[in-house]
Amino acid sequence: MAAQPDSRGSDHPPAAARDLRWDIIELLFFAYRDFVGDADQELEAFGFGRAHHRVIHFVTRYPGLKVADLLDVLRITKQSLGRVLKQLLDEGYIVQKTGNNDRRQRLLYATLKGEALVGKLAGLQTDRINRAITGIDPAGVETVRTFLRAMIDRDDPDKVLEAIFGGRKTRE
Amino acid sequence: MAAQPDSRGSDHPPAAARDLRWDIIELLFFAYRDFVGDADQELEAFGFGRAHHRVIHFVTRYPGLKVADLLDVLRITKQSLGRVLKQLLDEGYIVQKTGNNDRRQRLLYATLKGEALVGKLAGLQTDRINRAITGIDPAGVETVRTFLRAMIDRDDPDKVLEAIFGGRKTRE
DNA sequence: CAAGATACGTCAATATGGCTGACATAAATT
DNA sequence: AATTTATGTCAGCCATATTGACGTATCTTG
Repeated sequence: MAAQPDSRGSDHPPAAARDLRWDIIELLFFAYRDFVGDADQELEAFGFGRAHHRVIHFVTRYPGLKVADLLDVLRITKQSLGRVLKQLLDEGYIVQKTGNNDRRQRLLYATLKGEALVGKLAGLQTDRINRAITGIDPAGVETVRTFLRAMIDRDDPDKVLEAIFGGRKTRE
Repeated sequence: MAAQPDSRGSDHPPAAARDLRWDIIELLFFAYRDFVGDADQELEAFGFGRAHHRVIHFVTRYPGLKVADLLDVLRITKQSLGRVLKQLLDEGYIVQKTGNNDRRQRLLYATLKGEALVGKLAGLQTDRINRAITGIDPAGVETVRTFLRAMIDRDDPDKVLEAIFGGRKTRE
């Protein structure tokens, strides 16, 4: 009675019969679903959503990020960012400073209040990660990092990705 | 000039100073961003969004899934599912069959058309996964699976998760 | 059998977080 | 001086999620 994968497989072969990585596809779905879910309850208490989390997270982690950089990282439009960013500014989680070299730029910095929120949320996610790597040796954890890094598009890296990958561009 | 992680770390220590797994947190964000992005362009050609993808994917993979099961897996309300499911039914990607034991149930099955779409999308994601595990030996790939499985909540597994984890419940 | 619970569908209203397009301002560049 | 760039903002639209209420068919139970 319980639904099983591929129970009709023989009479309805999939269009392209090459080996598909169903297991990893679904593990990624569930792992990410629960991973981001950790923060949701906490965010709700602050009246924020996942969009706020993404913004305040990257601003905290990469102080002095420009608005344009943030747009690259989050892959959203400035209009979408605008509403969320304005709330975080108004409520004192983020401050703007005019760029020294280029006074058009608004460099973004998290306040202590912002850092505290990000730290709390990162703590929840870190707990999950630590639970997950229990029993995996350091080499195995490095394999997981290698896998995740290799899952990321490198053809047009933004500023944050350059930092993560060591500041070297893929093509050049 | 480039923003660097923790450049203000010394004068503003985070609230909880325990080791946070910033690297894995961000790798998961970028990896999932690009992973789900693979399907977006293809979906647009069909006039569908990510919500449609999730539904047709799990219906294809677990034929005979009940509506209630799908709600558990996707963690959305029946009202949200309703519109998306109706479109997939109307356009012939999914069919419903009345349950044999319980005639209130509407068991969901993908049509050939639905399977073809899911196969195409899974192919794109499989390509990315195959690229990512190039150079990782079979033991390493199994480590990646182990990690992803351990990232998933097991306290209240739905039907699909039970299938993925071998049909055994955590508590009982 | 009657009553209640369950599975599903649907209507209505609302919120979040994306989008496009247009336009404004200040500051840098040419 | 003219143009480009970085940012902000107004207005409206779309996709996807929510809660609450209600209807109907069907199964379960007293």
